[in-house]
Amino acid sequence: MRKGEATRSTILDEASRLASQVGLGGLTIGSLATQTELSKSGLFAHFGSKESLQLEVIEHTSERFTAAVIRPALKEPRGEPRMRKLFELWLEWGSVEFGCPFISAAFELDDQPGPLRDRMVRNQRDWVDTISMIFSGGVTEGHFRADADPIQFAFDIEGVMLAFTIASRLLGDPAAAARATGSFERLLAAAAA
Amino acid sequence: MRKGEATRSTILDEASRLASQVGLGGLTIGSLATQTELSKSGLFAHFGSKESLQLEVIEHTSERFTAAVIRPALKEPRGEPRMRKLFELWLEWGSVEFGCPFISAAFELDDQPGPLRDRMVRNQRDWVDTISMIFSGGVTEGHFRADADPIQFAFDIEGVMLAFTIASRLLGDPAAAARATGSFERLLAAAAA
DNA sequence: TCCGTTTTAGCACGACCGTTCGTTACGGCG
DNA sequence: CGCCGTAACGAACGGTCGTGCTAAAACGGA
Repeated sequence: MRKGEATRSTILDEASRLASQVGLGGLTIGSLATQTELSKSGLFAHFGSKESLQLEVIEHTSERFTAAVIRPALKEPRGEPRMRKLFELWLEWGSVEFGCPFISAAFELDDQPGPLRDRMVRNQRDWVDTISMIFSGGVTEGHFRADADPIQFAFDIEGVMLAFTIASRLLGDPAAAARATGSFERLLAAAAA
Repeated sequence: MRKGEATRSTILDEASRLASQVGLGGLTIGSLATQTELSKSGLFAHFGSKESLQLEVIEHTSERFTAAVIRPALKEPRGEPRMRKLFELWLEWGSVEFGCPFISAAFELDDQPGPLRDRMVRNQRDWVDTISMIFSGGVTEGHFRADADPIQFAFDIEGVMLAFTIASRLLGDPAAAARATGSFERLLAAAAA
């Protein structure tokens, strides 16, 4: 029982890493089994189907994201400091070895109906909510203009992160992080009260 | 000879459409053959390998993009009008039935070395160049501030387009285009001389 | 109309896909 | 010690993948 949970988690970690490279659809039970040094059938038994494996990968990664980005940011004082921390951690999250698994998944699934897409939509909605609520907190604190649109702000910094990913991962631009931070600062300044 | 070129083009059109949905890696010769009403081997004979098929899909789509977005924009007067037109056409290009095949490909390939990735990098570099050169034209015309960074501008509107894609295709936000246009206008205003 | 050159189909291949099944090794509890 | 549920394995399944090979069909210029 305990043992099972552990291997399961190992599998999902590896799967998340693999999915960042080849996409959720590119995930293969065979290759995943090889990488985790399990037999195909042994690994398969943990999930019952490929789709639930993929679903659990999303779930698992989502929890890691919450733990690495959202939760620590919420420990910062409300308003601008919290928003800054959120962006900083997000940038770090997107800078690790294989990048953010959600980004590729989002673009991969946006035209493929099904439970996977549904889950990603929910994820993305939650994420936009998180950003805009943190922004609203900043309005309450008097850091940001009351007439600013929190959802538009979320839209804009989402764009910055996506552009960062392209610049950094595809183009290999060493200035990518600096560009992203610059854009973020300009957005903050434009929203400042 | 004539006939071959025609079917080839038909195949590539369909492949481009398919790749927008399932990604370049999700492309399958079998399904592509079914959709184009050709035999697997008949279709295969046109390309010789899956990888060159994928490469030609990128090439083909790139030409369509140039014809639909870049070339018409270049007919506008230099500077701000040209930049506006570029963004407007880009937004249209990304709004068609199955979205921009490049965006999913960019995120799909960013961690998979090989000729496909190389081709996408070149594409992306060219695109950033195009945007920043049009921006520079605007500086020359006196529309944009001389101290503005054209590459940073390209970075920013790239981000806007990517955020638009997520909002529109994944979240189904009907306000996505309006948000994108708003962000673009703000970027223009910030760069205005 | 005929001939040479594309262009397409048919068939087969080995590899790998996701999945199922029966069986074996392991670990905690009586 | 033996028991039993969990965990992992190996072999095999039907199916599809990308890719060759060969022959038929369709085309286009003479």
